[in-house]
Amino acid sequence: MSKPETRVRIAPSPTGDPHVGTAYQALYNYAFARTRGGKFILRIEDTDQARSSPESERAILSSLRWLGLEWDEGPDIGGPHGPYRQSERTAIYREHAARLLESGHAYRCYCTKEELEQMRIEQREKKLPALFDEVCRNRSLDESSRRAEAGDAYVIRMKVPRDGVCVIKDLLHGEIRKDWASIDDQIIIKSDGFPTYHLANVVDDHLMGITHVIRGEEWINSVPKHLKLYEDLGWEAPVFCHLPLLRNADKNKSKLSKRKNPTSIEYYRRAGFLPQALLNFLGMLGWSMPGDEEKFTLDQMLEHFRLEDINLGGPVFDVKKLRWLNGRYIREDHDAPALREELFKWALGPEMVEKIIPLAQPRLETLADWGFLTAFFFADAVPCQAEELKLKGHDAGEVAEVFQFAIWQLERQRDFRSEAIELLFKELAEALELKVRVLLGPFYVALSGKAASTPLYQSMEILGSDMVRMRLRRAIELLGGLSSKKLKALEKRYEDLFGGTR
RNA sequence: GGCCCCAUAGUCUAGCGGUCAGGACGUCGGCCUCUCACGCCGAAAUCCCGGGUUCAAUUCCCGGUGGGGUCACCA
Repeated sequence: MSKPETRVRIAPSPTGDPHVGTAYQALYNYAFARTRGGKFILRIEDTDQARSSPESERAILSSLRWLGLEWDEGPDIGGPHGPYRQSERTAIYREHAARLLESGHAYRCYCTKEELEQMRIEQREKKLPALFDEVCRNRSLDESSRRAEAGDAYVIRMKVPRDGVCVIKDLLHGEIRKDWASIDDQIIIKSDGFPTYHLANVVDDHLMGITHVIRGEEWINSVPKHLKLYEDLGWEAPVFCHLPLLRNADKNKSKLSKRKNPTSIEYYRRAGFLPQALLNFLGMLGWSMPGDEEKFTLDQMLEHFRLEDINLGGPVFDVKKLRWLNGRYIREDHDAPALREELFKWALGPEMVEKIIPLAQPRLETLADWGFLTAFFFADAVPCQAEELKLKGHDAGEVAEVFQFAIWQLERQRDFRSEAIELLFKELAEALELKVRVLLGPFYVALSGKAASTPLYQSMEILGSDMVRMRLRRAIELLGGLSSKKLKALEKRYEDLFGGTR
């Protein structure tokens, strides 16, 4: 009997910028599949209706493709196990949830958020580990169905064993034991009818024939739930393998986060990093090429890659070393024509220059003025004096807060055309009770390094969302940064001013 | 805080019972040179701590400490 084909997947959630952590997981999944002659599948986990967006999905696909990680099946190219977008598979999940309901492995829960909150507080006081609602859990299916028909809102929860130990087998970690009592009756279908990650993930992995689940360590604690779901559905579970999480370069090496490090692949692209270099760099975090050479191509990596060789310590994403590696690619792998081509692809091409010309022209007295006027479009960090980041009547800390508001606004701004940005700043000015022209002052400095520059909104459009936010974040740091305490208060104020969740 | 995972220089790593603990980034010094960068040479810097096991532990086991993750109608 031949072994079944190896099938792995990367399953990003399109809720924001394409994250380097996603690329990291993708690389190792890809390498594992390729070294075993298997398939690498891309699946979009967009079951969070509120946060998912098509723009984010597009950005993720384009970023992964830019890196050279081609998938064999995915939402854009299809495949034999489609659709590959979870929002298009809701009927499948509902059907499986119904099966679990009927077999008694799941139940409808009619508790409100407030009731659960109250229950949680009491349980914490009593030092009970997990959250269970006995009433809902023990209600008969008949009665629960009657209430559902009467129109009562509910979610569906899985029934998790109350005692015993769950043994997780992990390819890298070996056996991990976890008490069932520490695991709660996870919601598998939300009140909007959409599944949560846990259900959708298990159903899809099974239906798509996934043999190995290679993903971030953050998932280890929920493996028991997944194992139970496989069992209840009568399926064989795939092999699990949890990889370390990328870390910030801060004191504690916390999980890589955009507050402390650029995390968007788009940022690295815009900042002039080459895809080969970024991929190579990710490949040397956690894994190392035999021998002394640290520069290697994807193909070279494939020749030596073994999943078992991955180092379990969470690696710090050290941009300094990435810069060094990138420099080697520029110097060693490009002759002048090739480098010219890279530069054109990056920002010196006609497309970019044509966008800048109308902004620059009114401000040019000589052609040579072009250089200093437009330099900031072709840069990563911009030289910027803290003293220049001034806002009339506000101190440095307050300017930093304004920048932070703008970052949050821009984060949820999917349409990054200048008109949309203009609207956004008008809103911001109004909320802060400032004149727009006054508000904009420090933004010119943060983004271009100078108080006088090309028009802000259009310049921002050209710089792109990721670069703009990065420069604003740098400006905040320059102003002394925002403490997490301050940030928390700020967040609250932001919600009061602009409403909604970020 | 409960539970889970992890632990070689500041950082990424090699090592898989006996090594002067190897390489790379970064740092410092020197050479090259019209400057800088590149390149080259060199230096400082590491096995978290404490118990075992063993003739011998960085390596195996246990405990501690430290760090991370997770405890959502987010993934």
